[in-house]
Amino acid sequence: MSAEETRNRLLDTALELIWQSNYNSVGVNEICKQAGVTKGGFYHHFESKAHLFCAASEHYWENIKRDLDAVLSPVNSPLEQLENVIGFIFHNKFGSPATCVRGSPFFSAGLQTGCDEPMINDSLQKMSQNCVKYNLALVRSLSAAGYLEGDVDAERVARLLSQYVQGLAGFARVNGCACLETVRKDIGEGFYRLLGLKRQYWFTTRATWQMPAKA
Amino acid sequence: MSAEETRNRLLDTALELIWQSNYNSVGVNEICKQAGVTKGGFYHHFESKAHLFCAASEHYWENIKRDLDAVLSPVNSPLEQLENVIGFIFHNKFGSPATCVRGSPFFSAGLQTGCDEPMINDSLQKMSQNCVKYNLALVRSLSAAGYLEGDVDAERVARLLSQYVQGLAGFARVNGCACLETVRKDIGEGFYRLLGLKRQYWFTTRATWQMPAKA
DNA sequence: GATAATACATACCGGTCGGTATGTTGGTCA
DNA sequence: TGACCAACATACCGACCGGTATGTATTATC
Repeated sequence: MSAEETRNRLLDTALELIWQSNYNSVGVNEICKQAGVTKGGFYHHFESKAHLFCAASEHYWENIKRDLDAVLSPVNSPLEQLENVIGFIFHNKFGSPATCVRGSPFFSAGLQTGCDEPMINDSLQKMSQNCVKYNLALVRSLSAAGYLEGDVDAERVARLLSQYVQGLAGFARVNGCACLETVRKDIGEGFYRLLGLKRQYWFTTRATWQMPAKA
Repeated sequence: MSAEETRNRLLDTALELIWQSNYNSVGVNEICKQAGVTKGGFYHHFESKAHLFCAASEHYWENIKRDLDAVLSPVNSPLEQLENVIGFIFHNKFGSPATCVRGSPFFSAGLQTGCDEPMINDSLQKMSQNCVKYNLALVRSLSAAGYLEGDVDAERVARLLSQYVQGLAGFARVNGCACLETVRKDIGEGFYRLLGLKRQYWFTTRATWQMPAKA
């Protein structure tokens, strides 16, 4: 196993475990065991658990970013972009019902760490701002095409969307897998309402986002 | 100090500390120290840390409940109810900027505990359902009075509001005190949009919720 | 083929955590 | 007034956690 591969396995494993549980209760030992790496290997690649988390976040964001760029590509109409984003958010990489909302690890970690670890907080804040930025692009795209009601403070609406998605992650987790189908439908209506999408465009495109094949 | 008082001090202290930080990183020792109670006292009143948290949640909810009942009292018009709820949610009991959203301890704990502690999860799920129930009352009240656009699936909208509030808590915490004023305004617009409140009623009442005097 | 740096592996450490065992005290009631 | 019990206080435990010290293969460099 190459050094690069070892590092990536640690990143992926950490994210998966934290996704399924949470930052605090996932220990370094557990990450190592699951990744098939020893503690020496771990601390060879990462200064600390916090450093690993930050690296994993950025690693994960790079993936998300690529997909979002594809979703928001100008080849898609604004309505398709919207539907794809909704589908994308719901997409559940790890198959765990309690974590159906993409980005859940960031959102949960934000509430977990509190004010304890400034390093992680900074990292999460950056992620949060990144999410808002992409939402902003979506809002502007829809607004410019005249799909939205009334005046639109695009920055605010983008923030509202981010806040809503964060809440979804928590809600879905607390309420367990029983609410999965419900939440799936909630996302759509939540987005439509927060955006102020004109009623005639609700549920019109039915695009369903597909995870692009990995390189 | 009476037994009842000791118990209440533990409940209040636990909630405050967890509110400011989070469930995992607040230890029993810290709670005891802050409350001026020894560990013996703690385990005399509570079986475990998890039991304390659940009791504290219920204790806290009883307070919230009283206030919400007042806010949603029929003596207030539906629009006043709405504005009061918005003000109520933002109200910051402990003065910590990162936790301006009332209910934050529940929301954060929900993401913290993951699937580890079923007991806490159950408690949080109940809280979540309670919140939805109160939102439902608000939605119905507004809907019946004709303030909302289009068809209203009241249950869904109530859920959307709960999800949004949960997200706000996380967003505010991650983004720190710098975003406090912004978030304050976001709440209002988020509620208006999720409810589908008719535009002519936006920002009309300007009611500001006041914490009722304690008995 | 010698040297050195990389990439781990193993064993271990100090500290903290939730929880417990046991001692003490003040009020209650017979 | 003495038995009794709730309501604590103190001391302590084993488990676990993040992190480190040190040893050992493997690979690159000259």
